[in-house]
Amino acid sequence: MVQIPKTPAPSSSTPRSVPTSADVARLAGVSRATVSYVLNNTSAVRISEPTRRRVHEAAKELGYVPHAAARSLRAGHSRMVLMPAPSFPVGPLYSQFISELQWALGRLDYTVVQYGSVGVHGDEAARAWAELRPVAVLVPGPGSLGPQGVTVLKRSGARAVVTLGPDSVDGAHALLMDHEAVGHCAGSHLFDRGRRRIGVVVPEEDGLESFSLPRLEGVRRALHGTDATVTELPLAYEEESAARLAARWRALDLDAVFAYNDEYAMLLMRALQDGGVRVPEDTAVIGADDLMLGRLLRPRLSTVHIELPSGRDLAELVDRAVRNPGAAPETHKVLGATVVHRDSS
Amino acid sequence: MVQIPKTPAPSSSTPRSVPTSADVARLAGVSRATVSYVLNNTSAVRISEPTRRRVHEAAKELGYVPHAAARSLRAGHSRMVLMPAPSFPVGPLYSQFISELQWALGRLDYTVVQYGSVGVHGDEAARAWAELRPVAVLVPGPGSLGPQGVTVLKRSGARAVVTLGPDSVDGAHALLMDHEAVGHCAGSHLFDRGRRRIGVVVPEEDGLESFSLPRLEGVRRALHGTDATVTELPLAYEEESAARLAARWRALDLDAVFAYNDEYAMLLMRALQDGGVRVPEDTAVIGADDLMLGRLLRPRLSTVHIELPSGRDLAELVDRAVRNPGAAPETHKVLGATVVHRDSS
DNA sequence: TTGAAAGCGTTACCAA
DNA sequence: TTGGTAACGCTTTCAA
Repeated sequence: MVQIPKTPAPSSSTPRSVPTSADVARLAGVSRATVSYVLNNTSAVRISEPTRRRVHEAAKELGYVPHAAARSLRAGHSRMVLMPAPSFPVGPLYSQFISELQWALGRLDYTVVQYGSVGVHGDEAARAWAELRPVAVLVPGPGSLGPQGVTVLKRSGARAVVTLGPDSVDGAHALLMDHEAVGHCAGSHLFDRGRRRIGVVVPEEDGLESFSLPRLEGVRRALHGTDATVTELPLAYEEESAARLAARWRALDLDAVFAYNDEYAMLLMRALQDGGVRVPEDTAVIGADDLMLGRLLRPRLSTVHIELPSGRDLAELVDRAVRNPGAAPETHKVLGATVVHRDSS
Repeated sequence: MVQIPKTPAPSSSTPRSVPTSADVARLAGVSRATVSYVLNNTSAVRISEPTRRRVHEAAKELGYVPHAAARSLRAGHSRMVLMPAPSFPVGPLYSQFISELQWALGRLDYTVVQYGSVGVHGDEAARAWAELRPVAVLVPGPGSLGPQGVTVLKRSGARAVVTLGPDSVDGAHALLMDHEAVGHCAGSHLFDRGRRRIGVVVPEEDGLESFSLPRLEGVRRALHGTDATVTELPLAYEEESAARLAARWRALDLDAVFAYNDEYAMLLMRALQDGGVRVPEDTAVIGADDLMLGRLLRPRLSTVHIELPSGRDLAELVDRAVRNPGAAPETHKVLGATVVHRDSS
């Protein structure tokens, strides 16, 4: 562990207080109102050019920065879009999605803020978010929000609450990321390739159930009414766990496995190969997420390509909802899943 | 692309305004002051039990949530720690670090907020952050902040500004993540293993220069004064790019390569093997980041394990700095780099 | 063209 | 034990 040494530290220097618009006004020799007019380019009022310059100069000299809280308090609203920061490690897909979304909302003049609510849950979290009076709340992932929470947020002025995950919540717009579709895709693919005894990896790591269980369910649904069987395979993201699973592979008597995602798939495929199981001859393997790295294995890893909604579309949904808060909550299925067939299946 | 259809949407229902402490007071039949006392458990004042209950009930009935902006305006300070959200895709290391940091700061009663400043740069960004009057600002990555920015932030009341990246900035605390050390580590290792013609992969992707260049420099430094040569190898994170590089491998006449990180290393190693280059016999390969997936390749990928500071330590640094804003900025090197020797080098 | 003043939601001081 | 009131920094209406 990298330690940061603790220093007792000497003592302070400039506790000079932060400049307000009143300070700027004083320095420029005008009233606070004038300062506000100048700095906000208020078009309803015309201020003489010399005055403008004096104000600007004063502001720069003092290093004046307006106080967002005071402003939004006065205005009665803000343009803050709040997202709880995800508490689980996110992949490149999601990272990029967030980035894109922030950019798109920024273009619509919203400010995106990810709120770190680690260790705070349910309605308590919703309350904490509501204290910031965001104009919209965007909740990724499952479970962190109930109908209660939606009510709290709306009561406190949130004009749009959007969930982005496996379930939809009463009163909130929902972008349904239906992970069953991923499993369904994988299941159908394996079935079509003639596989009948199908294993489904379920990660043992916490926080992933809300993705893994629907994916498993999707496989079940795809195979329902056929002669194929589905076997649940708990697996931790460690080599030993994979080795243990591989060791009892013959006994399991499976001819295919959907491994939750590409990372677990790579882990398991390696363990299988090390254990003498031929892929895809003895067992077909398919992952999900379409990571670049999956293409590097031999055989190349088949996968389910997942498409998230574009940040732009989501930003537009948010904007629409904010402008028309009374509208009935929309629910959209927004998870595109398509098989990318390579060599492992 | 997953499209979200656009709905014209019906019209509003309950534009009921958000309840304030005055509403609670009215409903409970007490003054606003009393409400404040009760809800904040003010110990200096004793409120009768029946009154407390009435207040609590009124608050619950109205769904009252205090207004953070008003509170911090009144208080003159907040406990918000602001971090600009990273604009580049982050790996699991960094994700986990953020998570840990949020948790640790949460325990110290700070609120962590990641501010999405996509497309806003330099001092403009600093101004935007300053508007929120955070008590501390934590800037990851390089370049997004200059000494000007630090001044703006401090003037606007930030009691601690901490950078977390390759360079340190005047006036701010710095957690120096010295990526040269990573390169140095890798370079020394390869040299010790008898390699003398060493390639260093430099990703072509934008936004990575501030990591890749120091890593390259570190290799140079490790090899300085020896008979070893260093060759810079631009590489995009795509199979074709890797294939192209592999195609001219013999011509390059290298006996080792440090591939920036494990992902690029895996990409390149595969391309080399496909091109008939034996690893490690003809060319040794080493990556960095110690990803699990590197262990799955054959040969197992050697890597530089990188250790970030613990979130707890950083949280403590922030807390210390906030409590003692006058203290001289601390600068710590906080990047632990150690070689994990496996089979590819 | 500029200034005075009210008010946004809280909290803390001082009276009652 | 409780209530009135001022103040935080800003914007905006109204008046000069």
